[in-house]
Amino acid sequence: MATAALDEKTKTSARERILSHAADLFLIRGYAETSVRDIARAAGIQAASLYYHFDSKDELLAEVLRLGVKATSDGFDASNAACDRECEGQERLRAAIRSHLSALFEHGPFTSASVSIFPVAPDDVKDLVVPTRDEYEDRWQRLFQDLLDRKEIRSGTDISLARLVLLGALNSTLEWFDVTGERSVNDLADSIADTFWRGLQP
Amino acid sequence: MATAALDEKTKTSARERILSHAADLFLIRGYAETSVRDIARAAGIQAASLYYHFDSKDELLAEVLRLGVKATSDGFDASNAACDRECEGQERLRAAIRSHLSALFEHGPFTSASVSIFPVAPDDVKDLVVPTRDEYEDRWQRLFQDLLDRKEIRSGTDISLARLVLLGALNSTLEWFDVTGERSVNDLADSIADTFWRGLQP
DNA sequence: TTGCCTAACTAACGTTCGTTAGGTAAGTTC
DNA sequence: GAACTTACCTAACGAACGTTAGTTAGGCAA
Repeated sequence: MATAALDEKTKTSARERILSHAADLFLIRGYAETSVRDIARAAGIQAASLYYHFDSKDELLAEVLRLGVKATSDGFDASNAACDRECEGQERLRAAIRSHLSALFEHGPFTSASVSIFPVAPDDVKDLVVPTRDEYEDRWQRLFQDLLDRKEIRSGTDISLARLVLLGALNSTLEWFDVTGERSVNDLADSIADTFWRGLQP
Repeated sequence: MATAALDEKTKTSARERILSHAADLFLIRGYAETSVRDIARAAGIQAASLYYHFDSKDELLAEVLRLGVKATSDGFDASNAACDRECEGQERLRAAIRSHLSALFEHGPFTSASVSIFPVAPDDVKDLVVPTRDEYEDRWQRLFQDLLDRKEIRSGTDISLARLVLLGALNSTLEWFDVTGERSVNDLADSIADTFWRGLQP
């Protein structure tokens, strides 16, 4: 057995290795395009051994997605706690955007996989993840509702639409933002927040 | 053979039937999850016969994606011709947004498949589609540049960022907008245009 | 010491996959 | 009417797939 694999095997539990390599591969290559043998090889075990930890490939995917959404959700809470009610509207929005993008680009493959793989996941898997996902969307919805109640965003705003449009825009950054480039994630977040806050009108 | 299949076979050429059913299935179930046998069955031919019209499954996907982007692009041109330089900035932006959403929801499965499948397509296929895709993005870029030159959007706007964020938001509507619901596509387009134009600030 | 649990292994199952080979019937061209 | 092309067909190939069965080595408890 290769030394690298041996080293890795001793670092973390097999279950964790399976999960993180699965998230990695699902993200890079897609779910159907990744075989359980690929995942097992990356984790340094045999394909069959994977079934000791997970009942099926679908269940493994569901767990990857749940962990990703959960991590994103926790990041939102932490950021919201740091910049809470004493902040003004623009600040709170920016903080939330920062936390979402930070989750996507700075918290490993789980969060990004949960965004990019969820839309193409089998329906059974989606059903397993939807409750966790709804919890996260509720946080955004409550943020917008609170801003609206305090008249810190324009009255009459369709906040459900605004939330969906904003999250769609944020998630799409996965397709084009280069995290190794010059622009930092925080800078990106601020620019997007500014775009949404002030709009395009002169 | 079933009558329905016979009827369908006489309507259009086999190549067209293969393409449109492939787009449909790729969109609903994903690329890897759709087999060439599924496509062939939907088109009313044998799986092997598909290879008379296309060299490989990948090439079929590439053609589906190209057709989708091309249709979206043509829609943009038509809309831009109808509401050209004599319109003011907000109008032109709204028209472009309308044409993009109309392509996604009202022009068959090609356009929507080209948006939702492209990100998870094999790299070889992406390479085949990128030129067509770049052409379309250029149209948006030129629109923004023109608006900026005419000072019809705020000076200092990062128009590349604005374009990416806006297109990301528009494409994400595929994941949540219900085209059979109460709200019309045009109404959705106007609301999104308004959100981007005026921003969230009070 | 015996017996159980954990976490892995090897081997294989049946199915499905994309693709190819080779044939055939119906038109089209010379 | 012979040669060629078009548009399909049936049959099958080898590879890869998710999954299961059965086994084994090590650790811990009684």
